[in-house]
Amino acid sequence: MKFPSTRPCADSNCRGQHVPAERVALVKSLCETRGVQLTTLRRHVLELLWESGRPMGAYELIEALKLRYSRPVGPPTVYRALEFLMDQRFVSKIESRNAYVPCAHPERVHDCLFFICSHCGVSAESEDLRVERLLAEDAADLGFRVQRRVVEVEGTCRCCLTEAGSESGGY
Amino acid sequence: MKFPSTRPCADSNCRGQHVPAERVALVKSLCETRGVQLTTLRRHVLELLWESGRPMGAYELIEALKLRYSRPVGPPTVYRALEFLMDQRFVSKIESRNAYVPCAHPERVHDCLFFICSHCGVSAESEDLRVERLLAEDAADLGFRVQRRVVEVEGTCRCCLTEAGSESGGY
DNA sequence: GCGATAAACGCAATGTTATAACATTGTGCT
DNA sequence: AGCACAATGTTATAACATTGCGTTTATCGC
Repeated sequence: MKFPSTRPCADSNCRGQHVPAERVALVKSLCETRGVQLTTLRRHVLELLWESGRPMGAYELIEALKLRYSRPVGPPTVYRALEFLMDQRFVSKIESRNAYVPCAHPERVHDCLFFICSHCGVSAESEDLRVERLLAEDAADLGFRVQRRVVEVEGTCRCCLTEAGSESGGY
Repeated sequence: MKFPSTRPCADSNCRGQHVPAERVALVKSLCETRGVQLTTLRRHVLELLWESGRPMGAYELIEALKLRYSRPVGPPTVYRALEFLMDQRFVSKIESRNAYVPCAHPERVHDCLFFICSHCGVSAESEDLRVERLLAEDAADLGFRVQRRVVEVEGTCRCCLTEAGSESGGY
């Protein structure tokens, strides 16, 4: 398996490429500002998520950590690291896949919108304030107080549509 | 536990109350039209979902079936019934809860939008074509072909906000 | 530096959700 | 009967997640 060094960003305000190391550095500085610890374990988990380029399951992370961390870690350890990263909004969970992805823009607080390719497994993070606004409106009509939004669109990404049954097929 | 005989409908086009038996009858006729079988097991699963009034997990259904079905059923059996009901759009899965709910309007094909109360566990099904349209637009920008949408809003419902720390607290 | 305190981690066990693989039953058709 | 097919039953296990408890490591006030 190949780990691409940059990730496309589908955010409507940022169509650039993110370098994992750079994003991790940003998270590090955010942790300092917030007075929380980005421990070695937590950093490794975040790096793995950035480098893999697609949603990873908790047990997949455990396997990957074996190869790169001082010693094997158990499920609770990884889940605690993920909990921390999610609390800090550095990582999101893709509910429809039981998998985790790094947040492209940890510096901004917003609700993520995911496009997940059922063919290659890659997820693209986006943001659409209009969707957030409509959901807030619908919630208000119901007298409902919103705490968290899960918006996940499953389908086929551009790459897989283009390849459409040709050679390699990606991962 | 009490099984209410009607369920509120949060659908923006239908604020009425649904009677479970009536909804099940509708599903039955749809099955006949479609040439698929609503077997006893499948019907029981659907009825339980309608009667409980909130999302139920697969294993919760297994327990409930013990009390009402001829004999105990195993996980694969229930999952197969759920698969059938989801394929036919009679039931939806709430991904953020690993739970299942009956679709309020099986006669119409649309994407569901769920408001789930983290306090009482009740989920309200809604529908917002504007949200669907925006997501379709965002997908088009990415060259992404949509297959399925998961939109789940977690928070506190009107009832629980009103009760706000008073007596019974519901289920 | 040193002790108190809390945060983070390791570990074993267990709980929860979902599926694979294979056997059986029932029904309609020839 | 013999066959095809859909649905269900059975056993086992995979995949995902948490609890409880004891140990280690950071951080802070002195």
